[in-house]
Amino acid sequence: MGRSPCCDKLGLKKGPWTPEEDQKLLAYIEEHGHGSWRSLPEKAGLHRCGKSCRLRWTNYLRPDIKRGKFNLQEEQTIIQLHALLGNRWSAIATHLPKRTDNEIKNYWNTHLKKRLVKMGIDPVTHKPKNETPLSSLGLSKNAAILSHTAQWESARLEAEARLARESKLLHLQHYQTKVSSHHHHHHHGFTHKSLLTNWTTKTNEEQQQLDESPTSTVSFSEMKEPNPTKIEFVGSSTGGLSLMKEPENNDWISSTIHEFETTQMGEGIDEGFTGLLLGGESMDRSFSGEKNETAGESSGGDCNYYEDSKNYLDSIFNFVDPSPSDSPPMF
DNA sequence: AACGCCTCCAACCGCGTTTGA
DNA sequence: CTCAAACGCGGTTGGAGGCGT
Repeated sequence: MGRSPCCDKLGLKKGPWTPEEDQKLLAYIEEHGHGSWRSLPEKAGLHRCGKSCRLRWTNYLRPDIKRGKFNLQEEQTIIQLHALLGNRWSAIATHLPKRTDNEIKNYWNTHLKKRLVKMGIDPVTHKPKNETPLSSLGLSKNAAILSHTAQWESARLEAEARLARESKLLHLQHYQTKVSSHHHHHHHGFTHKSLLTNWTTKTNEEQQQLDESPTSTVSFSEMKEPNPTKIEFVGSSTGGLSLMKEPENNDWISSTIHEFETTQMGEGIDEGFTGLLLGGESMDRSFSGEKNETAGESSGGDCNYYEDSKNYLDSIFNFVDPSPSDSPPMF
C-alpha cells in the first residue's frame, strides 16, 4: 500500500513557520477547532499539508504548552518513566501534561541521555554498561526486577494507550457539542483547551490547580469503560508522577509510586537520585564538563562512577520496587 | 573577522495503526 | 472483509546560534 501523499503535492510549503502562518492556524483552530487536519490547511488559507499543521499546533502553538527549561521533578519523571517505558515519548508525555512528546524526546536526546552515558549507564536499558563491578554490589538482582517490571509496564501501557484513545474519542464528541454552544468562555480564550491536554471534564478550580502544577491528576473514573476493571490515573497536584492504577491486581505499583513520591519528592529532593542525576551544574561538574573529560581520571573518576551508578539504580529500584518483601509475587 | 565545530530543537520523514466507506 | 485515507508516533535531519581558536 502506498504512502499518503501528504506534502508531496506541489506548491505546499515546508520548513519553518512564519508568524503569519502561525496566526492563521491559531485563528482558525480557535474559531473552529482543528477537525480534520487533512482539510484544515485549505480552510485556514495555509499552503501547508495537514501533517505539518498538526505538528505545528501540537508542538508549538497549543496554548497549554509549558516552555522553557525542565525542572527537577520533570527531569526525574522523564528518567523514571523512560526506565519503565523506553522510548514511548507520547506515553511519557501524558505524565507531563504541559510538555510535548517532541520536547521530551529532544530533551532526553540532548541532555538526559548524555548524563546517563557519562555515568556509565546504558540509556536504553538503564543498566550499568559494565555489569561486573556493580554485580558485586548486589545490583544484578535489582536489575532483574527492573527488567521484569519494565516488561509488565510495557504490557500495561498497551491498555493505557487504548484507554487514552477511547477517552479522546468520547471527549471529542463532548467537545464538538460544547464548542458550538459556548465559545470564548475559558481562560486563555480556548474552549478546546481541556480537551487537548487532559481528556476529562474538570471544574475550573481543578483545571486551575492543574495549570499551576508540574503534572496533573488525570482521572478516567468518569469514563464509560467497557472493561469491568476500574482503571484510573493517580497522582498528586504537588507534582511528581501520575501513573495508572489498577486496584484489582496491581495496587502495589501505585503504592510504590506513591511511596516514591513521598520519599523522593516530598523531602530531600537534592539528595540521592535527584541530586545525583538532576543536580544541573553540580551534576555536570561531578561528571566532568563536556569538553574536559578524557584522561582526567585523577579526580577519582571510576570509583565515583560506580558509586553514583549504584545510587542511580537504587533510586530507580526504590521507585519500582521499594520493599520487595511486601510486594506480591509478580509472575 | 573568519572559520570550524558543537549543541539544540523545530520540523520533516517514514512507518504502523486506526478509521470509515 | 478490503483497502485507501488519515492519524499519530518515533527516528532523524538541518539550520540557527553559541563558542573556541
